[in-house]
Amino acid sequence: MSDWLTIGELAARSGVATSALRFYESKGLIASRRTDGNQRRYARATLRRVSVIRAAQTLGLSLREIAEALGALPDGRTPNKSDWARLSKRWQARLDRQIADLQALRDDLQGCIGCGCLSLRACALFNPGDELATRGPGPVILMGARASDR
Amino acid sequence: MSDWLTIGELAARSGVATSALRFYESKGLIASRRTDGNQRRYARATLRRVSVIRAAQTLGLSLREIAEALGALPDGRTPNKSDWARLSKRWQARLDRQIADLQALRDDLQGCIGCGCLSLRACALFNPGDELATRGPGPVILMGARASDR
DNA sequence: GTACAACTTCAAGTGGGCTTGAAGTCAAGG
DNA sequence: CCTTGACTTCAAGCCCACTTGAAGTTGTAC
Repeated sequence: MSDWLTIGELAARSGVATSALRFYESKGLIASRRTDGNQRRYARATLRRVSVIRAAQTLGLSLREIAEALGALPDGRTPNKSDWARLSKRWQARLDRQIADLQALRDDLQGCIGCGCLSLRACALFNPGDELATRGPGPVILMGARASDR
Repeated sequence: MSDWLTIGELAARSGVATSALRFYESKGLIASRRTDGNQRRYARATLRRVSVIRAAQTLGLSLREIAEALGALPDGRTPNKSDWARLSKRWQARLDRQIADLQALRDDLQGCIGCGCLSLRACALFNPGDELATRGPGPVILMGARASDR
């Protein structure tokens, strides 16, 4: 077990399919060396990078956005503390907003049940024009993307 | 302004494109009457239904899941309090779980910065095998769908 | 009664995030 | 050597949630 992982090893250890890893690489999210026989070899740090990608996806970021954010990380050297700190800070703000949005949604929902507002006319949750739950069409990016537009 | 809305009116008042409304109808999420000239007319209650659909989407539910949940609502009569209550209850649990997941993620992230764990080896956020952020591949359904699998 | 916007259906296109398959090459054990 | 499994590229396919476009019809305001 050297410092370099095959794509299969990386897949096994990250829980991400090899096809997805190649896909990520094609999108510039991760990078690899090649052996003489043209096979990919990944640095150990890539394992971390992949985990970051998956974590970011759960935040609702698209691969494009993640690639952009990861662009701030050095390709060559192992990212240092401030590299990660910048990234974390950025995503944490997003997280905070998402949590707040969801809590607002939950409270609205609770209010609806609590007050028994059958008509729901006054309910923020079910009234269009209100900030939440009624942004334009498009694929579901859950909170983040849409909610952040405001 | 009668009790029946044209698709354009419903679109305007729900903030959802007419094409999306027809799409929803094709998927059985909403229903309509037809005029003699074969044009759709929606009951006022449909406006609420559409809002519910959008709200549910922000929870990370797929249209398929939403259709299923809405199936519990009566097609004919206006949904009553207990109809809504059942729905709300179901989704609220999901919301609570999502919020908890996001908070855990946020706390992990904070911990990483706070402790300066450069290697991130002990960090839940960046370690595969941990519950969050590392569920199998597939389109990003954000929290809900994946996180709820556990 | 005519213009014109709003509607109808149906097929095809879009974008994101991959997966699958074909056809072939590489690496390691027996 | 030879087998076997892991790898390579490239193109195509898939699912979701819609959008777009073509060709035609309806409804309303003048």
